[in-house]
This record gives sequence, C-alpha cells and structure tokens, in this order.
Amino acid sequence: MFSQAEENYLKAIYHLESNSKVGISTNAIAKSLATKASSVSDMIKKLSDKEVVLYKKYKGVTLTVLGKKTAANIVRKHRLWEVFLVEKLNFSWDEVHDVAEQLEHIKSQKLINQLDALLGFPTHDPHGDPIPDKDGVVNAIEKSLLSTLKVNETGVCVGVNDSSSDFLQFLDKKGITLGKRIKVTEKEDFDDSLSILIDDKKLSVSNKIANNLYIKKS
Amino acid sequence: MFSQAEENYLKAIYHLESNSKVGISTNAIAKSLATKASSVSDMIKKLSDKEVVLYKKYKGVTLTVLGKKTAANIVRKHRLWEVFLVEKLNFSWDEVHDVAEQLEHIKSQKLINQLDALLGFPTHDPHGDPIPDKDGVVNAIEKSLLSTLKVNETGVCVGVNDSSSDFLQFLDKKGITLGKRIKVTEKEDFDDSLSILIDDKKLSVSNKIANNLYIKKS
DNA sequence: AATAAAGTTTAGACTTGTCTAAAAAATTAT
DNA sequence: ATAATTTTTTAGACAAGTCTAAACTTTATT
Repeated sequence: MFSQAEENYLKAIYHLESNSKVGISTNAIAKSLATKASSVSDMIKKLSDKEVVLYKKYKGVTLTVLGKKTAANIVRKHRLWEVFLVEKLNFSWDEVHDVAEQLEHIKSQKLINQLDALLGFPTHDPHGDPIPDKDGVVNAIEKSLLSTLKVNETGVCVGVNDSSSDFLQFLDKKGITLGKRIKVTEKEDFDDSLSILIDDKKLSVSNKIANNLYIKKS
Repeated sequence: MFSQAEENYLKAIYHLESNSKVGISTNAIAKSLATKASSVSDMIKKLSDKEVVLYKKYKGVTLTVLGKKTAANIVRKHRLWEVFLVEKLNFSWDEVHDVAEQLEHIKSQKLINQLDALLGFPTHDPHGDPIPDKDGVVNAIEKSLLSTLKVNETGVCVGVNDSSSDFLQFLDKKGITLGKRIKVTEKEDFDDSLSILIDDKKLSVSNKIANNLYIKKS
C-alpha cells in the first residue's frame, strides 16, 4: 500500500519517463512536483526500498515493472474520474484536474471497476489522453502537434499537450474542441503562426497554441 | 480548511453529540476513533484554536455552530457518496462504508452539488440515515427500535442502528430490507426474542437484532 | 472526608514528509 | 586536466499526528 505522497511521486516519474528514454533526474521530479530536490532524494530511497523504482545515487531513477504498473493504475483512476466528472457531473474539461488529483488516491478496486463500467469503458479522458487498462497497458493513438502540419494538410483534434485551465478555456472560446477537423491554410514564417479552417471558419492561432494541440493527421 | 484527521474528529464528536446532551468526553472520542485519549487531548486543542469546538480542560467538548455545520457537511458528503455507490455502482449496503470514509474528504463544492443532483437529491442513505442539507440541517424521521414494538403492532423498516457488514449481511440473508413491512406476532419473555411476519413469512429474531433495526410505526 | 479508581492532560519520543544549508559528486567550460 | 558550475545527497530542523508513561483532576467508594 502506498501513501498519497508516494503515489504522487510514482505518477510524476511515470509521466516523465514517457518523454525520456534515460533515468529521471532528481531535479526533474522536484520541478514536476513543485518540491525540493532534497525531498525527492529522501522519497526515492523509500520508493527504492519498496522496489517500485531502481535507483543508483547520482544516476537518476527508473520505475520497475511493479512501479510502472502501480503508476499506470493511478493514472487510470485519474483519467476515469475525469471522464466521470465531465460525463456525469457536467464539469467542463478545464475544471476536472484538481478534483481528479484527489479522487485518484481513493482505494477500492471495486469502485474503479464499477466506475469504468458506468462510463462505458472509455478509452480516453476529456483531454484526449489514453486511459491505461487494468494491467496498465496504454493504447496510444498516432498524434502530432498542430505545429507540425504543413499548409493544406488536415487533421482532427485529439488531445492537448497543456491541460491548464487557461489554455483549455482559450480553446473553448475559439470553438476548438476534441473531434473537430482542422485544415492549415497558411503558415507565417516570421512568428510561426498559423491560419486554420475549423467549422468552415477562418482562425489565426499562435505558435504557442499550435505547439500544445494534438492532431490526428487525415 | 481542515485536514482529514481534523474532519474525522469533527465527525466523531458530531455523532457522539447526537446521542448525548452533555459535553463529549475525551475517552468517548478516543474509543470512537480507535485512538488514545492523549491523542484526542492534543487534537482538541487544535480544534479549539480553530473555533470549531468549545473546550474546558477536564470538562469535555462541544461543537460550536461552525463546528456543527462543518461536521454536518462531512456527514452529508459521506451519505451522498454511499447513495452513489449503491445506486450507480451496484455496491451493496454492507460494502459502502469504507469507501465513503475516503470519499467524504474530497474537497469540491461543485462535486458534491452535482452529485446530489445526479442522485436526484436523496434524503436518506442506504442505511436509512438522513442526509443533512447544504446548511447542515437534518430532517430526522420518527423511528423506533423494533424491540419497542408490542405484539400485533406493525411498522416499516426505515434504518439500522448497527451498520456493520455482519449485521447488514444477516438482514439480507433473512430478507429484511428497508421499506419492508413487519408485524410482531409474538414476544418471548425469557430471551426477549420476537416472532415477526415479513412478506407473509414467519421469522424469529433475537433481541440483539430487534435492538438494531429501526421501524416507523404504522 | 480520606482514599481509591477512573479519566484527562502533559511531557517526551517517534514517523512521515517537508525544508534549508552545507557537503559531495558529476558535468561543463576553459 | 583543472576550475567553475550544476546537480545531488546528507545533515539537521520542523510540523502534523500519533504513542507511552507519568502527572494531575475528577468521581466514586467506604
């Protein structure tokens, strides 16, 4: 059994590992959890004792098979709760994160199995992120950043890279939601902004936006 | 904002106060939370500093208006989650308590308001206990222990005094569920056991059972 | 009313998780 | 290859919450 703090560390390492092939540094974990490197050092020792991470002093940390499975299960719970909040309790996609951060630590296998069933066994959360299955296996779909599309290419919005309220509310305001088809009509060289077509309407989006919106090319 | 530990103390005091008109003793709280009197003494000082309890050394403790409202809100959340687990996730009434103990500490006003709506604004939890409203007001119904019924009186099951799995599963096995009508046909003097009629079937129940089942006389 | 028993509080210690400051190791730059 | 910089670890401290043991109050007994 893991404490909430331990679970949060496992989750952070899990997310960091998905974007990097080498061991995760103490500093990276500290940054991701808004804590200090010294606290991370302490916690890593505990997690190593519990055999969920591999740790060599000064050499960074990697999840063991058990650690990966444990972390995936926390992510699974987080994302299922997000679906629940949006689908059943009428939360918008920018409101769910903080509550799901709390709900993900609730301990009950039956709870999560039944929740999964109630929601119709969803595969993705409201931000387009895949929900790991019971064994921690993730079925990731092919996706690209909008910024990588070339002029005249089209695709469907399938996810976001930044889940902050600010960004999500901005997308809402512009009418950019998951499932919408986007066509890139122009690219400005000097600021890398894009002109896009969405719902037959013309929209201009900055490079920052284009770097945080995932598209499935089609 | 209150920690989980603080919330658990408030809830314990709230429940103890409902069965007693005097200040709640340190020992009573310790017993109810399965902790030690010394720990209770420490915590009571913190709660007193936060102005949710009134405390005079050696004289027991009572909730302030703020404390009562805070505690009622935790109970409200606990019972709404219990309804959710039974109604939406197919838990049985003997399985919900431990999970609701965790869920009651989730912090989100919107979550609980929407959950209330999803459930159709229930007034009672699966064990027949009343759900406090948003202001902490409880609408208790008239109820009596089965053991207080006289021969030939009838009533409807409306609650339990003991919510342990063992007792609830026992009731399930005997077919005694909330809403069922019961008629007392006989009372044995030597062991205070009862003969009852439920669903036109004759059943014998011990005094212990009769002392833990609430009935609305009718 | 004095004493015994029961209940309550305090003192000091321990655990978890955090922090700051300093020491040690690894990396980068010259 | 040595110096400077960055990263990581250790040491010591602190807060929350708990415990045991001892001291202190209150209540019960005779």
